[in-house]
Amino acid sequence: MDDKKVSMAVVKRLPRYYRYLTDLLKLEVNRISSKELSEKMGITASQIRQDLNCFGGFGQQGYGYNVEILQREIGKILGMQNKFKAIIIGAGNMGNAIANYSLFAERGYSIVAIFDNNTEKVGKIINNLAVLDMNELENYIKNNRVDIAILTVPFQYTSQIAERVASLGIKGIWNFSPMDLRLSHEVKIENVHLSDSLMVLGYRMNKKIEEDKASL
Amino acid sequence: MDDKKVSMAVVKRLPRYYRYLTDLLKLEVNRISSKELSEKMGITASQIRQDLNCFGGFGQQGYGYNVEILQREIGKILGMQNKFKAIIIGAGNMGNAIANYSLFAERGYSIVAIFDNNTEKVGKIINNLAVLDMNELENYIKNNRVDIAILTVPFQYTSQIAERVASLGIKGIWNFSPMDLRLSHEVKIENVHLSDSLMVLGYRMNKKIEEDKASL
DNA sequence: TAGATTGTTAATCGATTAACAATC
DNA sequence: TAGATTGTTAATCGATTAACAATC
Repeated sequence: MDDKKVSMAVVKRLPRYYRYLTDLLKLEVNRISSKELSEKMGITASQIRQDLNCFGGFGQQGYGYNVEILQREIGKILGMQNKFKAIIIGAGNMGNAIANYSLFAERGYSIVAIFDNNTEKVGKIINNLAVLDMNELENYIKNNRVDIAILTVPFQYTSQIAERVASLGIKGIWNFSPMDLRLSHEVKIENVHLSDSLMVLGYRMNKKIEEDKASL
Repeated sequence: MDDKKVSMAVVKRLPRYYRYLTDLLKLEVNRISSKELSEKMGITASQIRQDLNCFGGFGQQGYGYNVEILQREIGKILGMQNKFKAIIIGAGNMGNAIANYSLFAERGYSIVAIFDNNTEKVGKIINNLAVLDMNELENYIKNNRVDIAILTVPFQYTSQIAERVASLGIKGIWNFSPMDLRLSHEVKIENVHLSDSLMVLGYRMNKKIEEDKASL
């Protein structure tokens, strides 16, 4: 596994490769060339070969790539073998949706506990897990492996809870609050900005409206 | 509103600008320079000025930018004045979460109806909206303004439903299925790939683990 | 006016694409 | 072997940063 600096542009494409390769595997395709894959994905073959060669030569001249091997290797690069354990903090609608999303399990992530500070929610069962009280958080993390905290709490609590889980030694935070969470700690953070994505859609729709108007 | 081609890199930053400016407004800051904003956002002042000047000169030499005006202008560029109307298709956990997410309303989007094909869910009230049966879809769209379809349905139904709403004249699709939805139609599509985001987090966590191991 | 900060051009940096020798 | 396709270097393209004249 090479360690020359890999750009974020490349890293962000890896899950997409993983997805397409998984689909191909399901279709029992066991061999693919960068050209064929490029046509399916709508990117250039050159980019695919460039991207993959950041991590090593997974292909074979004259043959292409073995789908199963390539999928497994990309999985490794993405760290799937770690089988990361995640807790959800915030048992609201978004917490519920995440807890019930089976794809994460397919990708090797497991949700091991759900927390909420609302006593009415504590004890409720969500996807086979009883919601735990927030004041059991420290105790739980001390006694169980937890790698990731998924934050689906209201905006105003987010920073404070992020600090709290970071101080408990969590390695990653997946944040659903509409803020750019940043911590001094060595914790990796991914901010999911749902409304940003919706607004980009709005931009593109609006642009089309303006263009249609202009072309009258 | 200029129409020289604006790159996607710039467009994707616009909601983020909007977010920071809204926060500043709430703090009653009414003036900001590109330098101050750059420090808050962790990007260069140069980039901010470059980005904004794709759309026009919103600032004033020697002064900076008026927060309120700039926020409003970016809102316009993002098409917020359209007050887009959206329907949710799929009243499962994710549909529920989206329906209850108040931020979208703050950003000018409104959810006007929710559909599901499960008769047990039909009639259920979600955030003041009764879930409608899927076979009322055509009729509803004929009689009401609908700009966006938010798809929170299982993977296997996604393409088919996308085609269906596209043929009904919808202008945009916000897709939560883990697939790259593409249509021949003139419909704008944004695919939200939650698990891709989680896997990028996994990549970064794994990289840190490898590095820590290596530095022993 | 002097100071500050934009708008914009030019320079740099990085990412994508093209090309082709290596090789299966 | 001949054909195909990779891995990789070089060329191109685009995005970011730096610099500064314009101007509030």
